[in-house]
Amino acid sequence: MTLRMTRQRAAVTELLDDIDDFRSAQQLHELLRGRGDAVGLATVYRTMQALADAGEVDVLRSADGESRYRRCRERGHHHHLVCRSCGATVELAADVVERWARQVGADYGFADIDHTAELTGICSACAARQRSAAEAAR
Amino acid sequence: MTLRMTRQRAAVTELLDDIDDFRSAQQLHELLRGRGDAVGLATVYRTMQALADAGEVDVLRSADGESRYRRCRERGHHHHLVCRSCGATVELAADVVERWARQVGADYGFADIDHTAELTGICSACAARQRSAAEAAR
DNA sequence: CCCCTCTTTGAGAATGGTTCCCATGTCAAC
DNA sequence: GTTGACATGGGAACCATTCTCAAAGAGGGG
Ligand SMILES: [Zn+2]
Ligand SMILES: [Zn+2]
Ligand SMILES: [Zn+2]
Ligand SMILES: [Zn+2]
Repeated sequence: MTLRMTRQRAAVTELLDDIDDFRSAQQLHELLRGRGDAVGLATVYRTMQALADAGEVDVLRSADGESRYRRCRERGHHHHLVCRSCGATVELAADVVERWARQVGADYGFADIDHTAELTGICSACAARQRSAAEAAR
Repeated sequence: MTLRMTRQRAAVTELLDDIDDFRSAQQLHELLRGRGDAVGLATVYRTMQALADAGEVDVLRSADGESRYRRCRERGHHHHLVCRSCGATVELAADVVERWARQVGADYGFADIDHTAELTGICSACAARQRSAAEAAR
């Protein structure tokens, strides 16, 4: 029952301190290897799953079906706005959405409502980069 | 470029007429086989992908990573409320969410905002069924 | 410190949904 | 009909994730 502190788990949580985007288990595995903290891929998967179950990381499924993980500042429930180009991520409190979910559940007689709501877009830095690239090609 | 009408594509679109829940490609394949309309699994995948690209079906990824498809009444953009127990589905117009997405995009300087927002819950029929099952076990 | 026990690890195999390959079938334009 | 581009399907390939199980190691009680 006691979660033991191992070199591997320490390496993963340290890595998460230095990362601000959603990353897949495979990317984390590669990053760990790059730092010299070799950790088995299966262990990365297990650790991220445990952290997700404990609510310490958020999980997002990318379009290609990969799970990506991120340790957010906000521990409680929230949503995300992610740049499709560079991955920059903003954490969002969204009372409007919480109210909408509850209201819709009540309207249709559904109990135990759960919801997901995620935004993607192009951040201003990436938009600027794209504009100047387009100009250079002119 | 021209989409040809084949026996297989006809069988799939006919099947979709008779279904009101989100179903996986494999489930659709099995259902077609059950009707006597044998269609290759690869073809079901290709057809659903094409229909999704054309906006004729909506795609939802279940928790276990399977893509599930549904031909909705509403052709345009909308969201869903799905029963986790029986799969019953309600289509939702959600202006609140659309406004929220636009507003957040503007607030953080993100362009080309896209969003997903899906609700799950237990429909009243399933809730009643669960209540009487719990009572019988008492 | 040293055991002893029980958790954790990791390499490779297994799984399972989805896509690819390509020889063969078939729509539809002329 | 003839023809050629498009579609089909069975099985192999792909790939993220999970499983297996023997070996390593955390950590509490002596
Ligand atoms: Zn960006
Ligand atoms: Zn929320
Ligand atoms: Zn239900
Ligand atoms: Zn919407």
